[in-house]
Amino acid sequence: MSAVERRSGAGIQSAERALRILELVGAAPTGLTAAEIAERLGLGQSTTYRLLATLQHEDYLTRQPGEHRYILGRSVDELGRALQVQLVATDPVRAVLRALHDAVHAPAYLTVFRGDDIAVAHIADSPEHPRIGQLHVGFAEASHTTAFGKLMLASRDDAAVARFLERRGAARLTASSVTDVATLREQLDDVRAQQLAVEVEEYLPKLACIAAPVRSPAGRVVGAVSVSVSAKDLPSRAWELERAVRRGAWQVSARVAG
Amino acid sequence: MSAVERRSGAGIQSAERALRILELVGAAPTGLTAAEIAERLGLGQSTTYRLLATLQHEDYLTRQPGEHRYILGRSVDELGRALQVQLVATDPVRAVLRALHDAVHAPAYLTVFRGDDIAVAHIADSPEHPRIGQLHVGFAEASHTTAFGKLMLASRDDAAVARFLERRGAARLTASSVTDVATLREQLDDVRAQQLAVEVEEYLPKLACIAAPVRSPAGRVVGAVSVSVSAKDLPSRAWELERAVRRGAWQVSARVAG
DNA sequence: GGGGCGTTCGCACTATCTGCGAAACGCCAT
DNA sequence: ATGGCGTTTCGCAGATAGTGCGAACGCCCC
Repeated sequence: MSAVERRSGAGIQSAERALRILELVGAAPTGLTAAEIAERLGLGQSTTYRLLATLQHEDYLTRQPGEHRYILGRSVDELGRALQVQLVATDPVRAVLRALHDAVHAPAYLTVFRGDDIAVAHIADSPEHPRIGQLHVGFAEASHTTAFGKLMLASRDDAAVARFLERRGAARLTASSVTDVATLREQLDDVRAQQLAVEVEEYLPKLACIAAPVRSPAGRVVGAVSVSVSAKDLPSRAWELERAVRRGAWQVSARVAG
Repeated sequence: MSAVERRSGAGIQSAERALRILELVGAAPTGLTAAEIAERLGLGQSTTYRLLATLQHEDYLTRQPGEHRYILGRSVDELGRALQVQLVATDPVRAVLRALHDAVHAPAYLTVFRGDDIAVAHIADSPEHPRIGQLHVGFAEASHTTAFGKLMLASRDDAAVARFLERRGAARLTASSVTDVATLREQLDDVRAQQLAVEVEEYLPKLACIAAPVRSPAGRVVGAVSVSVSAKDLPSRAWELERAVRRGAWQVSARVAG
């Protein structure tokens, strides 16, 4: 009996399947038909149609009139926006970022831990000094290549860092990206020493970034304040930028009390 | 028997419950504890914990270390972004919007049908002429108050419009918003006559918007091209803007072959 | 050392979900 | 009209997967 290994381990099967359908449909630029979904998930058609009906009923999936393929629906958008709302910073904190942006004439970022991940909570930029293209409010990617990512990783111990890299990988984004774990560890150690992280062209060519820690009253690193500038400007402005992000991070720390 | 009315009708119960949990957590700015979720959904704790474990395992939910409340996780962000990707327009279409923006010095929008809903697929704006604040790429809201919404609703018959309003409501956003169904019907009829929709301060105070239809080769209205300007500029620029959006819509129509 | 949560575990029950097959539907081309 | 093909719905019987309850466990705070 039960020669077949018990499934994944945790979950409510139907819930997992529903989520998997959403992911599948999301990954298909033009959506998928019921048959395609059934096949890729190895489900019977009856089951598939019932799941699809549920997801459609709840507005997580829709179809174009006349079309047979399912696409992501309104509820997905609403959930995504709800996440953004959960991330927004308070007014005083936003004001700090704004002031930092004005002071150094560069886009300023606030990042925070969210679960075991790192998320961008706020960006203060302007038409003259726009945010880095790929960067958005939401979960951060490639944290091993960003200044705020390094800074926040440095606040966790080696085991936690290892787990993080295992989950998220360490992709090479540019020629300078550090993908070697040993090298990254050394960098993190230096970050711990300086309480500051600097990154040059590791995330995007021609860009550099500098980050300082936001701390809870208890002293735990709970986030980072960072700014990005063009890589060629960094050498001449390093000292000034360091002062500015340290000050910004300190001010944010003072305003996140509870 | 079965004195209790059969549940909602369609769905896979567990899938529905999982989605409901996500919505609940999304609606709570600081997340919810397991107990709160169990109570609000009327579920046993065992069931609740199992569902939560599943959602957490799939990264739809997370918790801050040490915290007991669940918050939305990374997968939600990824799904939301997948939706945006599904919406992006092709290069030639984006170029049309860009040209329209440059020609009239105002933000230009492309909206499309998505299922039974209306979605904003692309926005061409600039620092000098920024998009309307509330408007984002994703599903549109309050389509009874926007020019593109009116235009696209006008392409559907009375029954479809009625269904739409029943689902989405007809909220009053400003003093000028049309919330009366009869009045809206008249407006839509005029839109059908003109093949053009205009809206003044119905969606946001001090703003006006003008929209023209994008058609499939078969002639069906599949979307809208629109621009927004300050309400006080509209009278003097109406003629020019009408020409521009009609031209833009026509050009988009020619580039969406299919 | 004693509450008060929050979380996990075990178990027995059955409602819920599943798969299969067949039938209804809609569409297209012949 | 007619026949075929792909899609979608329906019914049914079986049993898996999901459920609730109760209790045990672990933890923090009082």
